[in-house]
Amino acid sequence: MAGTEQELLIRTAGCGELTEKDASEGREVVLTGWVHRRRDLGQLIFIEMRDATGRLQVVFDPSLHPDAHAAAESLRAEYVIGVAGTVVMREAPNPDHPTGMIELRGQSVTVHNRADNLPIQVADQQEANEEQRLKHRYIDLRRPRLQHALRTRHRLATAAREVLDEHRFVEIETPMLTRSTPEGARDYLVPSRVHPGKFYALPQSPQLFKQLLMIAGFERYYQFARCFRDEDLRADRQPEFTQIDIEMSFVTPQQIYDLIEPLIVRMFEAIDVQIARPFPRMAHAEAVDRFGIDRPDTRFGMELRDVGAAAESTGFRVFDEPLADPGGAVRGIVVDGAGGASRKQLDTWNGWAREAGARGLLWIKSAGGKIGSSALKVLGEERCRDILRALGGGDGDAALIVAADRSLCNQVLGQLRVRIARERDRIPEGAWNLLWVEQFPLFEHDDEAGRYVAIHHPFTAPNWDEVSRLETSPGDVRSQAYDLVLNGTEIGGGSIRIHRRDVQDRVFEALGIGAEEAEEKFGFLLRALDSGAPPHGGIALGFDRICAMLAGTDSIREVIAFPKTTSASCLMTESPAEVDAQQLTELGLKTLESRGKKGD
RNA sequence: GGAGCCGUGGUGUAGUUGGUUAACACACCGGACUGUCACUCCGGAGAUCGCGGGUUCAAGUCCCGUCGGCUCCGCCA
Repeated sequence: MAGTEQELLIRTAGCGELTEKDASEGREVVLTGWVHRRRDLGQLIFIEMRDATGRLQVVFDPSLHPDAHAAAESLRAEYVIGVAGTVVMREAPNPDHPTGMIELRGQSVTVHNRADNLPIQVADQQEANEEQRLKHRYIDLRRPRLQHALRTRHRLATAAREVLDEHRFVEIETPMLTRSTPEGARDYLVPSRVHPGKFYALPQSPQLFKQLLMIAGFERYYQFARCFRDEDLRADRQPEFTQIDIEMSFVTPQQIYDLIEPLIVRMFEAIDVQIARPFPRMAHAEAVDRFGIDRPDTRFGMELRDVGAAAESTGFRVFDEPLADPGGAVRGIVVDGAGGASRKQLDTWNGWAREAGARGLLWIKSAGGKIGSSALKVLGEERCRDILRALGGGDGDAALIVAADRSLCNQVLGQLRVRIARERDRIPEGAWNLLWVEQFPLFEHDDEAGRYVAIHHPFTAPNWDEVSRLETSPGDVRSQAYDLVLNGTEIGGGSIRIHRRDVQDRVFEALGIGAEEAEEKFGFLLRALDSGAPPHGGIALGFDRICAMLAGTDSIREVIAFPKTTSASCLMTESPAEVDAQQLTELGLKTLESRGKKGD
């Protein structure tokens, strides 16, 4: 039996791999791993040992192996050890544990390394706060939950690669050091030493490169692409994130769906969930009208409706003003079963509506035939009853109404709908609603900038039969873009791209990007379009978000090994950090004194 | 850029209307224990309450500022 430190380094089995068969054979093994827990009974010492394959109980019995038992007395949580021994059936089995029927009878043990009293307790179900977890990420990652999350991520990546490979896609890497592009998010910049005063930008996505790969004739490309955006962060946004970036030549949106749907289905299979195909589709306009948002959560009802005739000629200014405005509306949702909602409850909802941008929320409730409303005096009982009915509600229900610009109504009610559904537990467990949203407008008007901006990006193709309207009514042109939505979260988006120079020129023109600027910023793309560019299109899937959802967590930080905080810092490496003056000089850079230092 | 919540031994929390020895659990140290499995039992050490300022006879507790974490709005083609 092995006994030296060197011998106890060479493992012959994994903790989670051993079975009752090994026990019945009395197999002798060497295990390496961490002390997960210890239970010292004085004579008998039990150690739960953990490695990447799982956990196994090791027992040290002084009457059998006194030296090993003596050595085991010094073991503490998270010590790294090697143990040699015999796999045996337990005297007192524990069916709650995967390896609970067997144990290792420790014959010799060595400590490969000790561990301090750690800031995060691996074996404890009690969670450290996120600041501690991020600072000591290498310990946090030992915890079963994060081990599981990252292993799930790997399985999903593998599933996607398999499907793409089966469809003859080629994985091609594109540059991380590229040039800054106008439009879109803020870039992360990298100064050039060789070209003082000039900067690379880290890619917000490999958009242009993948189009160029189509022009280069690869026809089917994919990449697990790291993307960088210097914008404010959220639970589902990190400054660097991963997209499954896909592009195909000679395709219609239908062909993209026909590829992506099986890919998504296969990813779900990796977590043992069956998903039905084809995924439903919805026009952007319908999504906004029914759900108030372009990424509707279709797992529950409470859809938005216009109050319609019931709101007309009431003499109520709150209604009359929006209705007199061509862009205004009076819209509402019905919370069924909320007819008896308390004043406090309604105030809470009103507060949410205000947070979402509304000036106020009007409510009508009906319980036992008795009407209550924040506008009862102005509207009267009959009118209130009409409005409730117009929104699809009846006795026992409550209607929540917003009168404002149509887009603000949608925004407020769309947010309210989701928040109330969560509050009232209206979202079914275990439902996975996938949905294609299509027929987006090509542009939307940016009132601040006083011009049109691309809703998707400037390379998105308009519907080919609407190209003629690019100059006359750009706001009405629809694009060949599509988003993939899962339970109200956008998990992917793409489009058919513009492959003809003349169309691209006209889109740039509509966006207020002049020929000169287009040439300077995108000259390489324009020339490429003139070199025999095939019709092409693709999609980018938000891999972190997909992983988070399928791993059952709300935050993508849980599926990223080393994530950053909401202020884009890494608490472990303490980046970003200041650099030597010499480095700056070499790069031709100088920092502004006035910006002040943080962290003092 | 804005709003909200949070910051107390190594870790997670408690700490009523400001009142004198800052409590509990886990981890840690010592002791007891031969079948535990979140082992149990006994004992011990360990925090001046993120930082700075203010109010007060008195501040973990109230006020202001600041730093950090989280959530949301704006932003993110």
